[in-house]
Amino acid sequence: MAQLVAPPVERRAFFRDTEANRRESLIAATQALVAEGGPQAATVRAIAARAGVTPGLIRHYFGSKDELIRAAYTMLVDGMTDKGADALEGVGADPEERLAAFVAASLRPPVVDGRTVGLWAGYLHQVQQDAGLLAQHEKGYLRYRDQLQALIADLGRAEVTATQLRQEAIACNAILDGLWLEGSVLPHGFAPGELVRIGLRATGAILGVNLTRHTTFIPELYPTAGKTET
Amino acid sequence: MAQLVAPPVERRAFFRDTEANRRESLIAATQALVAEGGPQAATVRAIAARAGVTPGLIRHYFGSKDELIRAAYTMLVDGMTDKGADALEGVGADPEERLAAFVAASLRPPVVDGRTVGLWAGYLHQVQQDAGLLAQHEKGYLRYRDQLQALIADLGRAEVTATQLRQEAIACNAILDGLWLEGSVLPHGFAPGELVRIGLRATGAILGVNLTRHTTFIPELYPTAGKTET
DNA sequence: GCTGTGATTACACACTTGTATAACAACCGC
DNA sequence: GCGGTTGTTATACAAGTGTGTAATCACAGC
Repeated sequence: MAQLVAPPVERRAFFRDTEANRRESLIAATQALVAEGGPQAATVRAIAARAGVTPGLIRHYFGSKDELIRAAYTMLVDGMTDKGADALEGVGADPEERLAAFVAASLRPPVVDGRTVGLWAGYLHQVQQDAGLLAQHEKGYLRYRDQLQALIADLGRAEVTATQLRQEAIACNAILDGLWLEGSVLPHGFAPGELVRIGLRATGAILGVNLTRHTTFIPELYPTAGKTET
Repeated sequence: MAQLVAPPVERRAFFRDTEANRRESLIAATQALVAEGGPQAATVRAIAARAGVTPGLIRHYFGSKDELIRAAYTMLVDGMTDKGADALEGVGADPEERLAAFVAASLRPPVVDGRTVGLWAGYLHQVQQDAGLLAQHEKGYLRYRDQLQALIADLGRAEVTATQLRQEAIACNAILDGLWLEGSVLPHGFAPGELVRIGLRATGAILGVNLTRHTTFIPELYPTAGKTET
């Protein structure tokens, strides 16, 4: 039998990249897959393909797939809490206005987004079973709530006990979480800007202040005004 | 070589059960597994083992694994909305009291529970991608919110527009969802009964009524009173 | 220019997954 | 009693999973 010539198996182009870039792209690929199809979609092969590398690299940079998952979750938690602080960037010193900006930012894309809530839900089980991840989750949650509580405390209302302040922060945080959840899962269930309006009114009612005056943060109310400042 | 005698492979005990029982136990096993370890833990073999049958049965009663998953989700949605109505069982006719009972029931076990939220999160991706499941989710969500809205409307406050009523229902629902989420994931983060207290106070503030008087529904406040009626 | 050395790829392996199919056991009508 | 029907089990199979290991490539130091 004639000896068959081995077909020229095209080897993937070799490209050397920095460790930071590789880790980042692998984590990004993991996030995208978990957000879209849950943890079951984030296989080593799918992750590698999305990141443009071969599966071996994930074990080279992260000891195992679990470690990559854990790193990705850490990245997610850190990113979500940072968004709260980002919303206060460039906002004036008026306490009510700052609180309104914080609330509004939490009820708009990219926070309110089907992929984000999918990502969050995808990690939930791992969080519940891994003590380390649970600690990270709690830290992130408390940091976010503390930001909110600080804004509430700055309102300068009289006669507010520590317990009351804590409970108000928990309640307002719950409103944001609940609206975030529903708005993300059922995006077409609410009119544009409706979530922000409801959030401002509800938190205002709980705290006894009027936040609905600060509608500057509802871009949907100003469809033509694309620029806030230039 | 001496012929080895085949070891007596013990065949699983044959037990014939009703179709209803089989479907129910298979669904229950699916729920338990999804709640604990996510969809990835709900394999056909694990489900069958949990239900005390062999994997073949799942394909006999449900055409495929996906169909079982879908049936299980339907079961979950129906069960969750029913719990709201159950809470109003045996409560008096006072509108405020009925609303308070509804709120309290939503912020206590078995609704507030790590497994329940895990179950909910486990289905999220399938819900987002399957149009049929998404419709079921929306139906269940709206049914629950409508129950809440009806209770709010019954309060008999003056001058309430339809839009305002809708927004109040969304806001109150969001509070319940948010507290449910946080209380379920971080059970030790809140004192017993604290979620109920916060929920009653916050919804009351939004609606302009005082619900905190109706503390009958906080069993943690009556540690020794194990019986409600006999 | 040569030689390590480490990043990157390719391949192999044992295991699990969902599904298909055949064997088996109990109940039904007659 | 007895064959047929159907619920139930057992086994087989192809595809996909994470992981281990060897081969390859590019670059740095001398």
